[in-house]
Amino acid sequence: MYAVPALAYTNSTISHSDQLKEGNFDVNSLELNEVGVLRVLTTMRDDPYLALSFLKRIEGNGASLPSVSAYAAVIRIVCSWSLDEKLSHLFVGIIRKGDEGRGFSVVDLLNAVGEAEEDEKLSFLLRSRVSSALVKAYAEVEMFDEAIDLFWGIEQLRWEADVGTYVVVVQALYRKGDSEGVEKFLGNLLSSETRKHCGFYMDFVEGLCVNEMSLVGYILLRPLRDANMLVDESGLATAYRKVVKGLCNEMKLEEAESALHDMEECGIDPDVSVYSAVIEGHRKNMSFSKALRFVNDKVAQQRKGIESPVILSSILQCWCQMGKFSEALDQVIAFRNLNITLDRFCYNVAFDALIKLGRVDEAIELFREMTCEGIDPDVVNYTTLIGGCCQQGRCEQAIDLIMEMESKGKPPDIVVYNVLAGGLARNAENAYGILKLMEDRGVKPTSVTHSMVIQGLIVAGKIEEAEALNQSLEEHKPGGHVAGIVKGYCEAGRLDEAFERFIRLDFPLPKNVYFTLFTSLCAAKDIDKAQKLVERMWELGVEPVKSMYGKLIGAWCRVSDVRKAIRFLKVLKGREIVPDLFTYTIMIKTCCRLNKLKLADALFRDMKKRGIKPDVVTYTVLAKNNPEEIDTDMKEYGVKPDVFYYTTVINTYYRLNNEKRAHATIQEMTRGGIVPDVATYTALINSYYRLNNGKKAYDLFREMKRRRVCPDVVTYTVLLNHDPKLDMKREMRDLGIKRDVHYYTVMIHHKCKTGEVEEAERIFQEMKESGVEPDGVSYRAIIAGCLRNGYVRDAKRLYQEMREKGIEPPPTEASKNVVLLQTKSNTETRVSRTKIQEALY
DNA sequence: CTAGGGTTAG
Repeated sequence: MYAVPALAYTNSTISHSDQLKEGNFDVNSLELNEVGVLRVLTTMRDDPYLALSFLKRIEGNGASLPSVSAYAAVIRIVCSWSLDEKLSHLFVGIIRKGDEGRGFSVVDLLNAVGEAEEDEKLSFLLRSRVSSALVKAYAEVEMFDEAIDLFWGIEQLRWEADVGTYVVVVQALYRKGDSEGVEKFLGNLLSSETRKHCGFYMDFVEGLCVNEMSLVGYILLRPLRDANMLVDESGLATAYRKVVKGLCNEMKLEEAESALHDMEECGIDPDVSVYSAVIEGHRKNMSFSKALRFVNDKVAQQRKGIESPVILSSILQCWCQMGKFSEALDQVIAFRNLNITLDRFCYNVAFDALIKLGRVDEAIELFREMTCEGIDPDVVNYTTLIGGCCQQGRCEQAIDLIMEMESKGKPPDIVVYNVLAGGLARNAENAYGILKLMEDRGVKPTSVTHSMVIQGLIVAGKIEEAEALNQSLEEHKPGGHVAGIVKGYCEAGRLDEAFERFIRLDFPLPKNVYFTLFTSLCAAKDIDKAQKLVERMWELGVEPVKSMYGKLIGAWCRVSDVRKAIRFLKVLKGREIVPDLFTYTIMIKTCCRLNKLKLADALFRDMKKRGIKPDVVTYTVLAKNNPEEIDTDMKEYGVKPDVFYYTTVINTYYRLNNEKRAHATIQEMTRGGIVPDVATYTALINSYYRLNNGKKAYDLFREMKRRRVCPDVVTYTVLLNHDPKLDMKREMRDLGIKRDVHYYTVMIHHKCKTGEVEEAERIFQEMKESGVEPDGVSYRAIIAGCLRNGYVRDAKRLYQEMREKGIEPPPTEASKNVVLLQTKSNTETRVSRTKIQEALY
């Protein structure tokens, strides 16, 4: 017997609810048995919401559960109204109860639903729809096996599932990592017996793409195309575009480019949005050169659409993000010369580039030109310029521009005002005038405005003023704008003060403040404080951004303090925080670098134990020690080697004088279709030189050029090191290859060896003048050269210079033995060994 | 919030 309490029925407009309220059935006082329930449900045939609500009431009652027939009745009602989502939702509830909780099995329920319909056609539809909903429900509660099994059952019974169900099932297989299952599924979908119509496949591909399975979509495209199942060109084109864009969204850029290539081969023109997706994908990945190379390739192929302003602004952004502002501007000029129309987005990037180069006037000039070309500047264009003027200390121009906005009937918005107010403050100009102006114009300053002004004041060094403003605001909002103060100190490079201000606080700040301070501390190598910051965040109950843990450990590793890194790792363990792949890899790399091989191995085992799968990068780091063992392990783990990995392994074998294995590895790499790149060739060239086979080395150098592998500065360093007679100067200049510290050091070393110390010193000077910072090794080279040849005074001067810069030469075997001291003394002054020792160390 | 890998100099 059911005792049904009042129906809380609110959101229906259907007449049954009124009937109910008016007392045709007074459920309050009615005690219903199963037959009663079914009878009531029968009357609710036209009101699925009411039926659902009624069922819920019975479920909630708890005295006795609804019967299988009651569920079946409700399901039939909901189904007949095509409320597929409601149906799935209902099933989710049913599944979650479990067999015991509900007193019948799901199969019982399905049978009960199906049996009630006598009409064969209707029964078929009903069963199809219900099973589809159930599959989706299983997938939603992550009971993938059940979802998949049921689906195959449906297929066997020839019931028809909708597209959504197909998508859900692939997703289930995909998430289980069952690639065979996916394959079988797709095969089945394409087989002639179960072939679907074109619209189905289109919807299916789209469903895959929006559910982050574009790769599956891609795999499906070829057979669909070959079997001509997407009817016409336009269907295929649409499907291809969706797949490429989907792959870009999922950051699978290689696959996206490959799919793009396929579609072009089929003679389908990708549209601008497709190109744009690829380029933006690369840009988001910070692969700027890939983005630009892609554009160049397409331009070379004379692809249409690539000159659209949307693409152009991406290109410009790439240059700017690489810090190459002049190149961005060159690009703008090139576009304009080609009469390519730019839009206000492109211009905006150009303004930004000019400003970053300090060329504010030209930015404003370009802005005028843009206006003359009929492009109406928007508020973002103005914001860029106004912010830029402030950034370069040109406050009057910033104010002029905001006035111009007003006079042109483009009222500045809160963002522009904020940028201006903050900008004025950081230039020690009066920002309060702007706050007043804002009030007058009816734009109310917000806490962002105040924070920006406070931050600006701190940057300008007006600490007291900033504190006073903060105080006055604190009355309204406790804690006020310390965020601005801390960020201001960070920006001003006054990290100690930033840290002091932060550590006193007993309330949390917005996360971006922590992040700014944390990043600044790490960059300044004040890692102890960075760690304290993380610990303070924990104390305040603020969850640090996940990447902060890895960054902190990375920072410890960079200064070679493995002990502190390990200690922090233990703290993380105590908090049950599992370090990620990056963190483990950087730790292992550092241990290998410091020759703590046991520790490296322990970390490697620990990561595997804790469920972090090593990838090819991890194996590359480890391969430097025992390539043989690592290679086996890697292959057992199913990790595929790449060029980086092979280069390391080959080089390691050569270093260990194991030519046989080195050659075997080269062969394996070639067989695997992995093409050697500059680094691989350079390593090989170096190895041959070391084996005293200069001819083979040089042959390889020519081979790499023939194969269009462009040598880089490292390659030339190797050549110079082993064969100083070769004059590669011109070749390097033609290729635009700049010398770096390594290259200069080799030059210096060579000159020292031949006794041309003055020439060596000149080169050292030239290096500094060309903006290449000498490091410990280069200082040691020049100092040793001076000493060996008797230029003691120069040696001392250089030594002092090095120490003043806080540079220390890294330890080497040679430094331990102080080989230099054994060389003969000088002609200029007689110096004792101790003095030389003093001078050097 | 852009964190991890290969080749070179002592």
